[in-house]
Amino acid sequence: MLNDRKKKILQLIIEDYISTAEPIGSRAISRRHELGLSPATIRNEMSDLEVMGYLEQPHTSAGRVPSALGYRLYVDSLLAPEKVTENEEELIQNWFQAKAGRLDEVFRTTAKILSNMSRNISIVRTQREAPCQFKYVKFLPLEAGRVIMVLVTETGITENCIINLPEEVYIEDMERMGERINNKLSGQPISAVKKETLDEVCREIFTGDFMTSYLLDIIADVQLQGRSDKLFLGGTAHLFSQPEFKDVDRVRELLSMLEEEGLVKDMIKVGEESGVQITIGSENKFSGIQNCSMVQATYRLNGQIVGTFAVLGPTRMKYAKVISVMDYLQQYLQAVLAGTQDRN
Amino acid sequence: MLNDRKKKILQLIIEDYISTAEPIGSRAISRRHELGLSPATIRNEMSDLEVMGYLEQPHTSAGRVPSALGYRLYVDSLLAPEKVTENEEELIQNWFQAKAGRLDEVFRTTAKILSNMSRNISIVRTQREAPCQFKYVKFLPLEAGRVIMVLVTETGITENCIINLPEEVYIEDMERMGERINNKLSGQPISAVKKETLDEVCREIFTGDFMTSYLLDIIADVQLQGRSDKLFLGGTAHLFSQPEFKDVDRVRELLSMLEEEGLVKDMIKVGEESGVQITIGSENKFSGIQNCSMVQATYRLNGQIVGTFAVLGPTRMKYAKVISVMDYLQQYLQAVLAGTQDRN
DNA sequence: GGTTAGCACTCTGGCAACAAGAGTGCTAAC
DNA sequence: GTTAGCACTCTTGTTGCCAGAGTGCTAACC
Repeated sequence: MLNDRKKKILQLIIEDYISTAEPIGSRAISRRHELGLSPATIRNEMSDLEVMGYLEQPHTSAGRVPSALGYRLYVDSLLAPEKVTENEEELIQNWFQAKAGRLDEVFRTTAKILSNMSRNISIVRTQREAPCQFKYVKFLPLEAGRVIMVLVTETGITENCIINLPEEVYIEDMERMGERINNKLSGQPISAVKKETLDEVCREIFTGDFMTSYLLDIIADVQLQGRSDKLFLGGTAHLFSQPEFKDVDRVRELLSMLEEEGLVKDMIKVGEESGVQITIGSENKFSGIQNCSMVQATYRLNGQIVGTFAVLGPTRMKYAKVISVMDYLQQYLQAVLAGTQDRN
Repeated sequence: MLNDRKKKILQLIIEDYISTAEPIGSRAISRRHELGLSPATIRNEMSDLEVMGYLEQPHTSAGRVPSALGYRLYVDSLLAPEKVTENEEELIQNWFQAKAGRLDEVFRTTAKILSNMSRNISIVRTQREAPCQFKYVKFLPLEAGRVIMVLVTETGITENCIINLPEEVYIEDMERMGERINNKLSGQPISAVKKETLDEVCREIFTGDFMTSYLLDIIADVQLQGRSDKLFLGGTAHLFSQPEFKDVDRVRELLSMLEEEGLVKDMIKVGEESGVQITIGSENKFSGIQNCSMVQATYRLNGQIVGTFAVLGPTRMKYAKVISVMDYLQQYLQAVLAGTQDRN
């Protein structure tokens, strides 16, 4: 469909445009690159490329800029793969070094690295949906009138809270009740635990049901812990270095969009496929970012989805660079997370 | 020092400037307000106020704008106190309604409310520095080869982790060791727990010291939990509606500053005094925000510092409004937090 | 037939000149 | 002490103009 020369010219235009942010003219191409072609020839080819939809002209007698279709072709088949340099690898490792341990910090750092290296906005969404089963509750002494209740699931998620005991209730009573609860619920999916069941068990031992609200709270916590869905943003300040955002209104629009967690989460959908996925300009479903591109990858550990991270920026984006960083991070996170997955 | 008429004029200028963002001229004042004074008279007074340092002139033949000193006088003695309307109260309560429970969510919501109502950037910093003492560790069964270690402090902070047991080590061994550790450490400040002590105890029972790294990790977690220090930001998008930030570079400068958690935390220092504190323009120590004002209040619960929240915006800020919202939030949070303080 | 030089045409961006508007400061009169 | 009048200053928006860059087309060239 496109002969090699057209492809080459398209590639050069896109790459030049990515680095200069100015419409590219035929003369600039012939001057900057040793193609052995005169501006006139290149002009003809560019004209063809425009008709085919790969290029666009902001106005007559300006150079041309890539269209979404042009970028698409570029990322799909023209782009020269890059690799992160050793320097950058070292940098990344240093960044993580201090942060290993706390999962939250790891993701926060990931967002930071991603935005710093891509000079764009980064979004990291962590997701886990671990169906979990009740294993047991246990009561630990704290002081007179107060005990700690610990709930453990089959998978080892642990959550606790402090319970203020009513008069005349002692830890021994609680232990007795714990046993009853455990008998009744052990092995059940935690989402199936009902208030009524708990009330019932509770009343068998105490007059009243003061326990159940504590238990329900803690169960909610467990579910929350199992179903983490957080968002980390980074690099919003990079927007301003991009000429496409010299218009304040566009920055505002984008930033207020990014403040809506729900919206952002919708944008960062879990990809079915593995590997890096790219959405360019109007390919985006969300109106606020139709002149942006998004590069995203979903990250899995042992087959389970852990999260998705993305770089969001103008369509004029250093795709090769971003992809290389994403790839590297994906590998690197594999190692980092494998080491910390037991903890939360 | 300032007669009543000067004060009145200064107040009107400041209030007009706050709402219009344009330098205020003598004619505008005499036209908009029924002072019974001609522009010329007002002009003379304004000239005086400028000499005294309360007003500034962007250039000859523009109107005048308040100086930092002018704002200072205004907030200290001219400002007419506002109260949040019932409508707003209801709004705030609705916002919190859904969020009660999780402390993090409460603060996140606080930031959101603060920025939405003040139409400025809000910063919420939570701080707690609870010195805590070791109480005991306890081991709970999970599955063959894995147990849960729970650490409890005197104040009831609880933290846990999963331990992968080496071959030939069983939960009974761990319980034995727990006892030894508890004997040795119970009542000690958690910060005084040393690696050497743990290694020693561990070696008395096991060959090797596989336990200590787990324990140290968990102790670090406890300390982290006791010394929470988080930051919630909101409303950065509001910047763009402010004419003083129509210059992209200033927005960039401010936003990249806000991305530095450390810096922001330095800015949001815990106030000694209670009540709302205001820092205006050049009174700020940080160079990036010297044309901004910050209104902040430190929030305490039972005498203990819980956090500080702040509104950051251009010196031309609706101080009365911001102060009223802060005051109300402070009261309201008292109630919300008192209800959730047991949990984390 | 593909490639290239030449040329007329078009559009943007920057610059200078200009007028309108707003505000001040000063003086003199009330 | 207050006010009207007036000259002066500074900003802002508009207009017109020119240079620069790029295109499209035609005709010549290999």
